[in-house]
Amino acid sequence: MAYWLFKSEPNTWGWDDQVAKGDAGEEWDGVRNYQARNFMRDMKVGDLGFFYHSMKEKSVVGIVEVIAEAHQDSTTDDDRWECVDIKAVRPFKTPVSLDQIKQEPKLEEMVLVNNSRLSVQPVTDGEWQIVCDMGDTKP
DNA sequence: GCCAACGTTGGC
DNA sequence: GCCAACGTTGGC
Repeated sequence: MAYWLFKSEPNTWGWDDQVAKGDAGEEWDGVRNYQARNFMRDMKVGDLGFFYHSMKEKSVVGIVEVIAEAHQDSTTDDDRWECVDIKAVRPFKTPVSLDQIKQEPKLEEMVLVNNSRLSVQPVTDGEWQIVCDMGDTKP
């Protein structure tokens, strides 16, 4: 079981949009970056991920679950691009901001801190626990 | 709104 | 295959 982080600009696709899809979930399409795609290929059904709002909010706002493994991205015919399907599991009681993450020494290795532009990232077990704690949310 | 960082593209 | 140019992203 692995942990991930999905980043989105709330104006384009936000947590509320994800929640609105319910258990049916939605494909995480539109990724046009090889690193991000490769991480999605590694995902298994049941893996969990953080849902992060970029730009103005810059906060982890909820937890999502992978419900389908990588498949062709339906928004393009280019077979280089694949994506997984995810569904919203539960929101964070308290969103965890990028500032808070940067202030926590144990999280200084997070990809979010070091490579902020990568839109799909791996999260370690330790990081998962810490961020869930900070958000007052069970892992 | 600006700008730095990064990834991708395309000419050579 | 290299590298300059360009476009996009996202923090500030």
